[in-house]
Amino acid sequence: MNYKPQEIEPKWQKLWEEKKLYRAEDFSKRPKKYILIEFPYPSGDGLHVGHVRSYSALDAVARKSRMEGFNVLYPIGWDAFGLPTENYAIKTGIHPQKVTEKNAANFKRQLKSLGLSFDWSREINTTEPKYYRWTQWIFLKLFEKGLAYQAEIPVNWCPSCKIGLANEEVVGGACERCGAPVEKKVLKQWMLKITAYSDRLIEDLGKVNYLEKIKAQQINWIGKSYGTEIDFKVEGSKDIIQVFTTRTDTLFGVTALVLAPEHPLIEKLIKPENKEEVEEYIKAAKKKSDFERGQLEKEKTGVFTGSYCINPANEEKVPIWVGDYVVATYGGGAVMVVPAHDYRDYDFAKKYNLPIKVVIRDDKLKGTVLLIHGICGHSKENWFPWFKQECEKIGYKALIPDLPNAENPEMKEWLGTLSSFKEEFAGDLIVVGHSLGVPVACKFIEEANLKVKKLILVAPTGEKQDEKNWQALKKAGTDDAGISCIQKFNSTKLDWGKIRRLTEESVIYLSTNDPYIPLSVQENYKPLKSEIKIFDNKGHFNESYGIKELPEIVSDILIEAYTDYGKLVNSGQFNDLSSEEAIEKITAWLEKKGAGRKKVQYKLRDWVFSRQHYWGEPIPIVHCPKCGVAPVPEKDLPVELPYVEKYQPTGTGESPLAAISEWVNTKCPKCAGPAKRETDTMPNWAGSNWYYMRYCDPDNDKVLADSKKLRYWLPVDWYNGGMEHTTLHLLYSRFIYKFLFDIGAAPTPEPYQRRTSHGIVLAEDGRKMSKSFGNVINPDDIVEKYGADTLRIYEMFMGPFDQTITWSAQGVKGVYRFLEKVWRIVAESGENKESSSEILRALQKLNKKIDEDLEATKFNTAVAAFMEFINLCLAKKENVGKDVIEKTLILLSPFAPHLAEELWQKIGHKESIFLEKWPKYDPKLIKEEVVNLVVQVNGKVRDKIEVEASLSEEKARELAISRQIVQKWIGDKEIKKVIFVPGKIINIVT
RNA sequence: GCCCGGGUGGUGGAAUGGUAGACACGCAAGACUUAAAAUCUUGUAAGCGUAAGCUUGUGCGGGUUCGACUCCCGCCCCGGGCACCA
Repeated sequence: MNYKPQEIEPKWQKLWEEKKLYRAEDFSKRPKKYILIEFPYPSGDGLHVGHVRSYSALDAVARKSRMEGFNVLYPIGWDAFGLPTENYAIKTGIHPQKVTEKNAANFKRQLKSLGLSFDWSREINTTEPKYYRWTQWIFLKLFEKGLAYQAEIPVNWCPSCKIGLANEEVVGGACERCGAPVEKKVLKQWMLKITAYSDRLIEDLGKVNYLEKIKAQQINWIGKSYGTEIDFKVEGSKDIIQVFTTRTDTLFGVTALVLAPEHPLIEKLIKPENKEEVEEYIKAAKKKSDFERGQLEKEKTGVFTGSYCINPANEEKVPIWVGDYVVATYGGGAVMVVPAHDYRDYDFAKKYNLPIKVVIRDDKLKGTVLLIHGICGHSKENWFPWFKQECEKIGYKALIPDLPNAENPEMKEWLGTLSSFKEEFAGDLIVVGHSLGVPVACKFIEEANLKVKKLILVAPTGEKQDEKNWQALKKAGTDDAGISCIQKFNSTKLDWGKIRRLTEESVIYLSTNDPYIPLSVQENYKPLKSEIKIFDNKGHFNESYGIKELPEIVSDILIEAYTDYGKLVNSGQFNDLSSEEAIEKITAWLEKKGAGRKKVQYKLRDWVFSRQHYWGEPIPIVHCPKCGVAPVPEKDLPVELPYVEKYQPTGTGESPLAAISEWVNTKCPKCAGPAKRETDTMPNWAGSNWYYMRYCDPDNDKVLADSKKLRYWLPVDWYNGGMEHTTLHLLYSRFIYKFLFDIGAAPTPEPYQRRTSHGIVLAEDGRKMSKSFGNVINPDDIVEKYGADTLRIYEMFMGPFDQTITWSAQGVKGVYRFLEKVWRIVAESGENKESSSEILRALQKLNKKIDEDLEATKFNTAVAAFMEFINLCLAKKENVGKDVIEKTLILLSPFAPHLAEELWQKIGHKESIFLEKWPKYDPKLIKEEVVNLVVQVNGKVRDKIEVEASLSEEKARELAISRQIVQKWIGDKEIKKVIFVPGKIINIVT
């Protein structure tokens, strides 16, 4: 009989279910293991092969754990509230409850056809009142503790879904669901104070075992930063503007303040003469969505309010501006502008001509600029003096060496003169070379082995050439200078790779068509027609400007914002301190003056918890004209969703529930007077925040879950899910769990002991699987064609678990072939065969490999090891005894449960294979007796000798040297050293 | 820009200091077949060579080491997350 998965799989699925093999037992004496996968959203599209990837891998772990003696909880349920179902219902007129039931039934059928060992007796559904009653209960508790509150806030509004969105649901300025651009709308919203848990959400990551990547993402999202809050007094007023900065060391460099358009003090600050302009600006800014504002990253805009404030450090008058590049919801919505040391401030200052004041100097950079002139020294007369001035303005020292007669230049002579400057540049410097100065500068840097930050090369190009100059260049030996050629003036074939390597940061190459640069630089030197090319340190041509003003570009390059730490200058008594020291000292000084204090800021914001939709948990709140906001008493939970015909969003910012007067109108729980129900519902995160707790006690109608049961099962030992949920779902559910811990409803500080994530499964064409591309793989089809076992193993085998991977129809076939081989081996095995020691050893090795790989989520290599073993068995059929077959089937059972069970019974067993004990490998039996000793000569493999594993170094050495091939490679050289790794390698060094 | 990953045959990938390319796909040749499919056997990094064998080879450039895909320094490229967060 051949392997026919279609026949055997349903048979076993039915039997397993009848025998209740996968029931988790509360309070069992066996050690517990809670294995959790993210419960699916039962969409109309059915199960995705991505679900299967996660479920089959963890199913293998669950099955193995049970056989190892663990009391395993591996549950499943439905995260069924949410937009797609509601949208589908709106389109088709079918009630969302019906849609949910139908979809969940389909998912259930599909999951069951895969033979996953879920404990179906604990199935939950977030849309059932008996479940969401407790979701609402959690909300009441949050409200009671002041962690749920209402606020008038501008929310992200999707004009298409007609719904408010959380920041997390806005992707690239568009609605995560429908892709429509998101707008701003001010609505009264329920908020959850997740920010109260910021620190604990970071700190407690130390208590859990998550992938480092996931921890990093969580920390990143919370975005904790330490800094100083500084008070700027508004001139002629008692008002104070508080700004937050992490760069307190740059305080003396402040040249303006910029407030977000939403800043509360703006009204007061606007001077009559600026009124019109400012108000218009603010109006325009408020219209823009966050995304649109973000889009303007390149150009920062703002307006001056007319008011000034006082820098508490130096009592300087500082203008107050309004700019929409300042984020309103972070650090009080006000920033101090330090153009010299922040690139955004720099852009802003450049645009509005604010002064740029350098207060931090790179202590590594000596700040010297070397100006090397060209053939006739025109640049030396024309623009070097101006350039020198510009450099000195910003604190750089500029040197103009007096090079020998330019009429008849000799490279050697020039270099000789330059070498006397060498000593001046202990640190980094900037070199500017003009025409002949280009190759000279390069050669100088190379020969003197200098550290150069930037190299600015000015070379002539163009049609009208000067033959005399060209000859001079040639005579000077430009090729020697490391520049492949300047064959003609209009050719700029320089070896940029080589030149770039001379510098640390960048090469700036200005080419002009006028070699003499004739204009007087003091009167704003302007090349008539020129081009500037900037080569960054990647060796790439970075940008090309049609140039209007050379000097500005040059000065730009030199004083671009220096954002690193360094040494303080122009900062009064704090001069010469390092940035680190200065931050401490200036903060302390401000604190003493009462003008500043240490402050911690977070990027994390409170969580918008209202949705204006029908298909979600109603928020259990009543609004009473007398008593105000009144929570629904616990005994009245759940507040059930009314079953209605119309659930279209109203589009007014109100939920469809608002239209159902018999539901909305109720009595106030406090005064019994007429009152109205809250009509907003909760976001789809609400139900998935705590579902894993409910699995511990799914039918409890007294409490969320029995505390003894929770104490028995929690925390979750291993939680796997999609990478896309590692910030939002994970962070939110940790927050809710911590809150429940605080009120005594949860037993441990963290819910998930271990968290892993699986990569997405892409379609064979490398795109996301999508109906519209027509590239979706339906698990049903694979099960029908190859069986569930093939699908399960293929998804484990396809690649590293955490990596995105593309589907391969051919790959599925390969796994099927493997299972057929297993079938064949068992079918052809005989009772009386004796297993060879080679096979037994291989089996032990396989045992070890599977144990280790399943624990390390290396499912792909576990399967590969299995294939290897089966190939060996096939090659040595006569050495495979019954003992090996039995153990092999047990080892295979977590991967291919149906096949393993079928064959197990075929070889004469009556009980399920899953009641067997998981075998333990014996490390002693793994050791090879005979090994291939690799013989290297000078680290290169030259020979292999089959030897006993225990061979001594001395004997190995003798043996190795005696070999002919080895002799040949040693020749008559002396053996200097021999490295011996027992049982592995011997390396002879000559 | 910042924070994570990653770069290895025709393809997915394996190897975390010791024989690079396990395992699988694909391809080629052969066997079986009237034929095809399926299956089985053999081969399959590149270059030179009839062969034995030699040389080269894990993004690029250096370094450490008897020995480097693996460790260190610098750079390039790709993927993911965050992003005007001061």
